[in-house]
Amino acid sequence: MKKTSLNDIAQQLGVSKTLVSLVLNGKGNEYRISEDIQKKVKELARKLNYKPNQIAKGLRTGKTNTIGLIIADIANPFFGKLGREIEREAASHGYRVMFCSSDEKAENAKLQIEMLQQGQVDGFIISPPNGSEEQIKQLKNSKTPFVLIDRYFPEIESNCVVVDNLKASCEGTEHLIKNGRKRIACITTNPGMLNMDNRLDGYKKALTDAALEVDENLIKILPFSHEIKDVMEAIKELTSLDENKIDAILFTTSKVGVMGIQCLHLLDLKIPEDVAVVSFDDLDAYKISRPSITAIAQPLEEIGKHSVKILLEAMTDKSKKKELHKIVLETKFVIRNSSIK
Amino acid sequence: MKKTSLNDIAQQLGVSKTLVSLVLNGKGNEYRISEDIQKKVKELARKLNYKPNQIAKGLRTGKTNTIGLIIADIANPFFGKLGREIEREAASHGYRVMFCSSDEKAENAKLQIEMLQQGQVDGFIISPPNGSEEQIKQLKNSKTPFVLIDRYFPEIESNCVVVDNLKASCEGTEHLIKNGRKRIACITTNPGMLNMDNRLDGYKKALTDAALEVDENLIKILPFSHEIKDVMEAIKELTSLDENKIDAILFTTSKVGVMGIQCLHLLDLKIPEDVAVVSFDDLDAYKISRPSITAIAQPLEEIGKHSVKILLEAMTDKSKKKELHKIVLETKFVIRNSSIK
DNA sequence: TTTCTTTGTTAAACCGATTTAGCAAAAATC
DNA sequence: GATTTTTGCTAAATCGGTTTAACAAAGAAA
Repeated sequence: MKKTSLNDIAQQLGVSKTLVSLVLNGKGNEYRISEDIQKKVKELARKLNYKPNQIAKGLRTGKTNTIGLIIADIANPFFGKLGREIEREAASHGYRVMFCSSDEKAENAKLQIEMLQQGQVDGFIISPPNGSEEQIKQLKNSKTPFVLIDRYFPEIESNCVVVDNLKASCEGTEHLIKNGRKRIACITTNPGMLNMDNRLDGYKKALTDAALEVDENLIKILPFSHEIKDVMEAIKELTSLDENKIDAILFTTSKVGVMGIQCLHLLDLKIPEDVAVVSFDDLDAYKISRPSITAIAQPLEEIGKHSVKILLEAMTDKSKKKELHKIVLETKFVIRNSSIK
Repeated sequence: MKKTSLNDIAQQLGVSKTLVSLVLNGKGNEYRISEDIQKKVKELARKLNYKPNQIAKGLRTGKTNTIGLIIADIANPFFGKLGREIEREAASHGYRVMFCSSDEKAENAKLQIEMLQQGQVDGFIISPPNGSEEQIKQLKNSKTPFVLIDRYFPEIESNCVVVDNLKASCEGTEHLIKNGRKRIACITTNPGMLNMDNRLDGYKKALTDAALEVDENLIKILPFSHEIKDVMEAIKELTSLDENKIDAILFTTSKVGVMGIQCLHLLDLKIPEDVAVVSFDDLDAYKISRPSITAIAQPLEEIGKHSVKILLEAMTDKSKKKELHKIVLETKFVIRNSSIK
């Protein structure tokens, strides 16, 4: 039982496939096709359950109605939820989403982008890994519409949707200070990535603003790809400082945060008594954890909606003067038990 | 800067595009194209950064090298991790994955399958929602290769990869019994869905095997789509039973589990002192939760690998006698603090 | 009656690849 | 020298749609 094509309908009715195509694309009246024939075409199409082949359509029109989404890892709940929002918003505009996990490796992202660029997608939403500047430039040169999310490269003018990482981080750190913490550590990752650097800067700014010393010994920067043992090592170093033990940790990603909290439990350090905790990204895990974890929640729905809308605009706007959008959204600070006395 | 096509290369070298296509597809020797010309073609292709248009290729060959994945919700960590495994395995065989979240609604799945079936994917991996039997039958009739995961329909012969839900659930319940629990409740969802029904049966079997009464009052079945308030209501009912208060709960999905644990915390019920907890699916959340949560872990990597491999076989095997595979995998029971004294 | 419009429809090009069938020239065989 | 085989390459069909240009028939205007 092979699928019905335009030609099948045309032949059965003894008309041209042009006519069938016009009618089924709603251009029947515009092209003055008689009502009678229009009705016949539509009826037969329904009867044969005709669905246009999207590949053929895509080849001719150059449109696929598909968005390529390049993120670090769809298994990471942060990206999973973000991906869902993007999928939802895209679907509401008739677009599908091709998900690709880059594992934060520029090489992977390069291959994925190149692959999808061969006529498979109309545009991209990308969370660009460290070192993928060249790839993004190439994308820009090739006039492929795209939107960067979560981070961007200041030296490359492009659409992007991010959050105010510096402010968010600063707010989280201030909260710890206000709650009497004096030796606040920061465990972060992905150095050189703008969003992470901003989060570290926000931490430092809060300390400086409160006239507290920024002690480089309290800052642990993990490699791009880190395992729980890396986090454990960092925490052990932080807690084995002879004088002035740490009394709080700011985790700049939920991945580090989850691992860090596991480590604190393993080391039998009480949260928040021994160490207060604040983490970026709000997970279900943080809500059910005992104590519940204070989190810096990113507005995932907004990020998803904005990025899709901007991309759609870039994809459909024929006028050459494509305006670039740089959207900076606010995070929401959710105070729970891990950070208060 | 538009993309280079086969024709561009052919014209610049003054040869036919047939020749270029043959050379670039490694059939140069087979078709006795001279070494000299082969070299020139390959060089120019590299120089012009030629990448074949996958849409055109797909139209001609009828192959897209894309798999359609229909799951409940990519934001659900269980499906996120599973999706990642499928993406990984597919990529290792040169396939891409189109993710679709059905929200467990048959209508959504129907639209998504119909949409992708129009030449966009070569096959499907599907976690079929309740009520999507007709759609799966249609898929089967249309000879589209597919593999069902997580659940399947016994009345429809098809490839599938699932876990031994009955055994897993039985094991979890037995563990609670062994640890002295006598009034064990079960909160489940999606009635009529085979995997869920099996989990409930496993729970009942363990009770019966231990000569404990199966009290229907202790079984709460939530509607397909449930919110935390539904879970709260169920738990309130369970804990307000006058005589013989419950002393344990088995959650049959992590979504229900996470919500349930939140509720127990809100109600100030101590885990495991007041209520012991065992949940299906192993989340990061369960590892960092205090107490850590005993979980029935599904072998996500195995499920991903098997489903992709079976699908690949179904997609490439030209011999009509497609053997159907029904794979039943074992779960892993991870004992943590939520279920022991 | 002749010419111009309008109406209703279609042939053919096109998108960019793959694949089949075949052709001219050179080499081998008789 | 004539015939067959091999070598090296290409024209054209094809996938299933969309889109452009055009054409015959009928009606309106001159």
